[in-house]
Amino acid sequence: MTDIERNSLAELLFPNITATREEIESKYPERTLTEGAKVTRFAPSPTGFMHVGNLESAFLDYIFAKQSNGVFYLRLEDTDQERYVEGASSLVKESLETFSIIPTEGAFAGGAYGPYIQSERKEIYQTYIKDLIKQGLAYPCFMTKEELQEIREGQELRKEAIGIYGHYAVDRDLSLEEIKAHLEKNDDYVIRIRSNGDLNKQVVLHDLIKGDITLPENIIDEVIMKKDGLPTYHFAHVIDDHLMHTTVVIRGDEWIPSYPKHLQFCQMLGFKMWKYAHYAPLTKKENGNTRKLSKRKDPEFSVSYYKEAGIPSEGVKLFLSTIINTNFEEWYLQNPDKSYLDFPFSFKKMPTGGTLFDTEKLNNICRTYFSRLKAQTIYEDSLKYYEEYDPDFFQVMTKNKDRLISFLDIERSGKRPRKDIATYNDVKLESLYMFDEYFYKDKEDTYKEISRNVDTDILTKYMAIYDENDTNDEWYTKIQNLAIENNYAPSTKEYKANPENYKGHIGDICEQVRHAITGKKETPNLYNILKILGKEEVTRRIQFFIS
RNA sequence: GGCGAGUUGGUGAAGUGGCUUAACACACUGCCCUUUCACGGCAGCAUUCACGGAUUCGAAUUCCGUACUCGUCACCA
Repeated sequence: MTDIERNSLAELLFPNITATREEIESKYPERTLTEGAKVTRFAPSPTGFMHVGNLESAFLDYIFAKQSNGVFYLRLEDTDQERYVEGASSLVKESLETFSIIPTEGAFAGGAYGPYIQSERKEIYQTYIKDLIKQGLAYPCFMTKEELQEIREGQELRKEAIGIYGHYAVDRDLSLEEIKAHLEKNDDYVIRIRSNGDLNKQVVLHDLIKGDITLPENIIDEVIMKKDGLPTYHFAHVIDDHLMHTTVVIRGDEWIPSYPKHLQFCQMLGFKMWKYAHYAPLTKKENGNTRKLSKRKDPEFSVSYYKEAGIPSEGVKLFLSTIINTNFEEWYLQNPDKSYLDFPFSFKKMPTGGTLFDTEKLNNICRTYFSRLKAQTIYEDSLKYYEEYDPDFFQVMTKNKDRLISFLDIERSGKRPRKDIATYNDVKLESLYMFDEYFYKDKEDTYKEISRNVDTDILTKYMAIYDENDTNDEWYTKIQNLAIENNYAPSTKEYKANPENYKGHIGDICEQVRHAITGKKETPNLYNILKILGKEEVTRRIQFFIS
């Protein structure tokens, strides 16, 4: 085709595209940023699902931009109309908000480099495609699904590389007349790149996480525009990250094999390329095998699941931080008061293999997280949670605010705080017995945890001597006396020395009281619980128990 | 099948030629502390880094081969 023919082909294909590349470029000027500032983007497809893998991706974009005083923006990659899901973009927004990973620019925040929704950028992509056609670097391809299928099967049979390249690219050299004929018949077509790659030549990806990776050049005449006029991911990615001036593309390592395509596109378009950081996916163990987390198969990894289960978003981020750089954990242990943003995250220290998503570890991190919070904070945060997920308990919390806070405050201050809470859900489970509404339900149910023999005599005596005004020491001395008078050892040590001399030891008495008062085997410090409940309530509960 | 990546304990992993008889953390086990449980403290938990070979005075760390696992080869991203 001659220059003139290519020009008329471009006009034929894109009569409505009047802008030039230069005009578009001028609307996306270089960003003015300080040296070393990173521009990152979170670019999900709104398919109606966000899982921890997506979250990790967004978190990485966020921290690296933030720590370098750069820009973190959000772009919605919705070029696949068939997978479009109603409300999916607001799910993305909400998910990021619940984890406080907020892009300062993009689909919801706006900004100077938009639009940030790919389906709204159709003309931009087509402007570049039109230009490529004029230069003879792209061409329309009218092959049908059946033809493609046939070629593919043949290639598989002959163990050749799969795809449209070389002599398989039959529409590469269609004449203008032939194309016109197709167009007149209204035949569907896509636009393919005219690949200039050589399978025997190699390109090197200088990956920020994995180091240098050598790959063969792209020889495939990749589709850059689908029959509906929208670009494919590969093309949209290159155009957008160029125009929006991304400096580091952080994405899952499943994209590594397509790097040569992206490089090729950049070269053909004359773009200066950004850097890449390909991270290993989060994996899960199943039947002894490890595999990548899947949206469809693993609902327990969905972001909404975490919210519903009451797992604190800060805990999840702390967990993600330890996955991203394992040395984070040690650092955080030494700097418990600092934010994860103070930690110098590095691409080089990221794991290169798949990382197992260990829920056990997440749990532990959350426990520690809660153990460092003030009672008041736990109260307020869980109030929000219960307002949404458990209105009954929300009512109880509101009604008994002071009591709950005093309870949560037990053994919280000091160097060795309790670690009995890992989720907002635990706040209810651990404090239920403090509230009459839940305590006096059904006696069987209240005391279902208790299996050992009950000494009603000692409980009756205890009920008589309990005084809510006693100090901790006075309280303890009273129990010791009670123990001695009733043939219990006043300390565990004495009991252990001569167990046959005693009915039990002081701990057994405490346990009896604990059971009667709370129905539980494990609680925070008993003295404090009794004090919060008060003499009257303590008496009533013991009577309830022994009656 | 082609291409690419990965392979250190129950788990996440540190480690880039001698400081490693393999850090740290989670889990597990035991002991101690303690008014029970928890918390906390101490100790134990891979003589060994997928396997085979090579280089070297010396290798988890370099090289070659094998195996296995994962990813990818769409008008999906």
